[in-house]
Amino acid sequence: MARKRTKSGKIRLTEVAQLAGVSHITASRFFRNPEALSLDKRERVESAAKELGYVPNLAARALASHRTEVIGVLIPSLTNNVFADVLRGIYDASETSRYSIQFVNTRYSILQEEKLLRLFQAQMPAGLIVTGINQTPESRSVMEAMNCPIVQIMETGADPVDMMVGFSHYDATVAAISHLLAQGFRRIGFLGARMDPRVQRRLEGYSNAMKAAGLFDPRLIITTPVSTAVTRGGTLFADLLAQAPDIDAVLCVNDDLALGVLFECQRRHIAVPEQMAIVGFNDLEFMASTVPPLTSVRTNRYEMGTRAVIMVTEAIEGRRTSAPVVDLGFELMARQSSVARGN
Amino acid sequence: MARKRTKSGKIRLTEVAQLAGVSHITASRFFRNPEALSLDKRERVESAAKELGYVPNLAARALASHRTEVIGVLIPSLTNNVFADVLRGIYDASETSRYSIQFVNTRYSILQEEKLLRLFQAQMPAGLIVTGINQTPESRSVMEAMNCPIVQIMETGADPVDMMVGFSHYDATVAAISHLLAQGFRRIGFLGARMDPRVQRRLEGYSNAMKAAGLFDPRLIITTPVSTAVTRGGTLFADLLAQAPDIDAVLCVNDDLALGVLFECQRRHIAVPEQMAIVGFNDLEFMASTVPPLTSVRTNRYEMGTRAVIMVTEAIEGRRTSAPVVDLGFELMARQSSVARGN
DNA sequence: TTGTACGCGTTATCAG
DNA sequence: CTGATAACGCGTACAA
Repeated sequence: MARKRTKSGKIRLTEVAQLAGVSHITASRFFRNPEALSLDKRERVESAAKELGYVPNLAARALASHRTEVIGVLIPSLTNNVFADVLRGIYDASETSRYSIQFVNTRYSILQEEKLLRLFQAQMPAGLIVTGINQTPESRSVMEAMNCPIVQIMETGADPVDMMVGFSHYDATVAAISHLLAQGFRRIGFLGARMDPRVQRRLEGYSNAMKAAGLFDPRLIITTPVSTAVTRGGTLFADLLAQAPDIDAVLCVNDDLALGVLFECQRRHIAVPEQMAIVGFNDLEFMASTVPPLTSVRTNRYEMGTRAVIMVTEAIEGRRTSAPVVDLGFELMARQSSVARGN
Repeated sequence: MARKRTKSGKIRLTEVAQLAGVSHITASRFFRNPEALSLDKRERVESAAKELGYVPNLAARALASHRTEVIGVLIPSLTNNVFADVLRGIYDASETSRYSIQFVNTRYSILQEEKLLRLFQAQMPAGLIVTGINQTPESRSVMEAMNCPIVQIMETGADPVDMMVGFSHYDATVAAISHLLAQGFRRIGFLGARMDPRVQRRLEGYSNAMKAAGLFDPRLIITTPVSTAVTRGGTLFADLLAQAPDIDAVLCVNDDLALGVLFECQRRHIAVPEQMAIVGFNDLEFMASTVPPLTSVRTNRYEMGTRAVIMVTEAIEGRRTSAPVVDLGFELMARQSSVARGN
């Protein structure tokens, strides 16, 4: 009974090898390193595999080789457009590589992150991409124990677990405030939702920049831990106006909030930017098409994803070309919503 | 040398068992079915595992058991907010289950889908969630060969591979047109981008509804295969106006386009809804906060994701409670952007 | 309730 | 360039 089938009806390497008239190990080599085979056998194995519809068993492969071709990705949110862009970059970049992506959602919880990290540990991923730099000590030790390349994304900072690609949220926010100050605005409000670590750093940037200008006033700040949304931008802005009716500008920690503020201004017949300047953060696609166009800080989210994948994959293959910490920077996209008063 | 380590330095089940003073199979049972152990051994294994920091090897588990606890998910896009919501539902629902999600991006290509389906085949997923009903014949046979529960999402239709959860894009669009007609609009334009199968069905719904009303005119239709965006809404609307200057309403295949149309109207000082009614599709969060609020067709994207997960997981465990095809319906959210002329 | 024997499909190692 | 042999770590089936 040559070529007996496995219980599940699946074709194994052995069956392919038998049909090709080679040993199973030769067939195995064909899939990992075809060049190592003589042309003759290479063709025989190839056609045998095709004829039988052979599908390699990834579990067996992982068990025997102690590795997988999976890059684990931990990201805190799916709702947030920012992460959607990063993920898109990650998935796009992964397509030109041999690795596949295993993405999990930490829901902004570092405990959930820790749990998922352990789950990844059980899977022996080839590499890891994690969001931010605020992991628990336990998470850090799990990561260090995993001995695979790891890239932290979204931020830059000291003491990377391994590699990093991001930008300084602090600096980006300072740049936005400097812009508003340069345009002559003085009572600049701050609107923040979903106060994750990166948003916190933006708040710090805002606070310090305002203090440096001698303009800091806690009443100019409105934040909420709840998630962000366009509608929320309107309600938070209403709160801010109630608290500080004399504001002449508002910096929003993201573009959804900024859009909500714009609509709220339209509703209240507050002229933008004549009576109220608006600045967002991230520069989502729609910011350039609003009326008036909204100023924002462009962040390189998509590229962050692609770079992260490139960095891990290169590291997996033993050649680390870039510096361990890559700063992708940002760019202030000054638009009409923040032009100087009287212009 | 009791308790010898594996080469990779990882702790195995055997080590845990030795420390607990039981056989490895008892330790194995502890992880799969703790109730089957005596209390005594259960505790011994538990503490041994904790002490050693045991991490189960998923590959070995999958190889030995011929199954995994992974649900594969194929979705065409990450950029599209619609899918972000579906994915969120999927991930949220998966958290209360034992299964983890393996998501891949088909990029609106049924060939890519076919390839990814084969890749999943190699992984023996416990279940599958695929988008839409327009798979290639090859994809269908791969799916049928995988003998795991499969849910097609986003649409309803005849001939499910296994199960389905979605709604009728055709009916939803007909409802939107009926609404506009009821409000007295007659020259209703259609704006479509990224003409995927579901958008095509919306176009059919539009065309038939307009024909039924004796109002169909090909010049009222503008479509483009390129991807959707707020900015694109503005440019497509400009094209539509050039082609049919007398339109009094416009139906957009999604909310991003509708938002772009609204901004273009603001730019051109076209009063909404007095001179131009606008209706979107999906009812994203921001539709209620624009000025004026935009009418849209609410679709149950998040629930689609959660239901899909529930349906696969129940099927995996052998109890199929719901009908094989679930229609989640839709709801017309009539807002100010489409109120009758003169109201 | 617990344990024994064996197999899962592949790759690593080393010899030829 | 090719092949034999021995893992890889765990679960299944059955026996005790």
